[in-house]
Amino acid sequence: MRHIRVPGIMEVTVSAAHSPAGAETCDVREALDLITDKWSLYIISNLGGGPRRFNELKRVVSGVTQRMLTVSLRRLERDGVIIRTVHELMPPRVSYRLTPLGSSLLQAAAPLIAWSSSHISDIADARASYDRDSSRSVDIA
Amino acid sequence: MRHIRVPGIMEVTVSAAHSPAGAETCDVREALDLITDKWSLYIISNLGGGPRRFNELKRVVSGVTQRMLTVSLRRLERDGVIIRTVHELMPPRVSYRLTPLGSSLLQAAAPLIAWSSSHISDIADARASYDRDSSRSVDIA
DNA sequence: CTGTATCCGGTACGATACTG
DNA sequence: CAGTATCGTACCGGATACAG
Repeated sequence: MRHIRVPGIMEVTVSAAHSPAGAETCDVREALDLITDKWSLYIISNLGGGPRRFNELKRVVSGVTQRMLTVSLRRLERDGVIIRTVHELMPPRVSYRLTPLGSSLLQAAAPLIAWSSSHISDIADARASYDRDSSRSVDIA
Repeated sequence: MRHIRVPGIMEVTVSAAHSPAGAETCDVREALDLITDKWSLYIISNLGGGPRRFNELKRVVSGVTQRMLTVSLRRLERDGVIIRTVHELMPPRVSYRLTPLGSSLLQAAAPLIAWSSSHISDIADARASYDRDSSRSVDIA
């Protein structure tokens, strides 16, 4: 494994040790940006069940527009996460599937996805609580 | 655990079973949006090592502006992920720490963070390769 | 030290129309 | 079916100045 540049970011995986060094340039963002857009995580998770065609994805990734699906798929392809395969048929048929890199990404993202789905109500409650008290009730030490 | 609305999104955690149902409204996004902004994940990961003060975070989260740090912290506080504590001192001292919910989020995100840092070069290679061949060499079945 | 207020630009995203 | 092209906009995030 490569050396990590961002202090604190690896504390998670190793332990809770305090990182003494100052922050330098941040390489990790390059990879993290991969999934900090609106659709990538949903597309990837849907490809986890096997190859999908364009319109299959369009149907199952609720709310995505044709344009954004195309843009997202192109980007994921460029990043080596998915493979685009054109079947020479009429009507045209294009399928997308995860690369090994993509599969490993999906596995890594799975806990976060699971967390999200199981803590939706916690977050909603926290927001409601925050907005209700919105004004005072700050935590004073 | 609650029932999941987005087909495919849970295929990951359970198995690779194909989901038959169509897509409905997407609740998971609500929670996932928590970390699809530019700074939250970095802030949270830095708070994994214990409470931090405002300027500590500002130093260690490289590149963040004062404004965005404030905005991000407020949002995370509203979502119940962190707690803001004001110490009545002069000069003022404010510290931030993870809530139990925040800790669980960090744990869930840890694999993804680790994946990102260990696959930076893979992604860079894929991009270089994609850009080099940019024009044909499509995958024909 | 820990913020808030204001301005402002880039771009992510959506809507719509058109194409091989 | 699987896209492209074009246009419009909301908003994220940076820069800067100011404040308790």
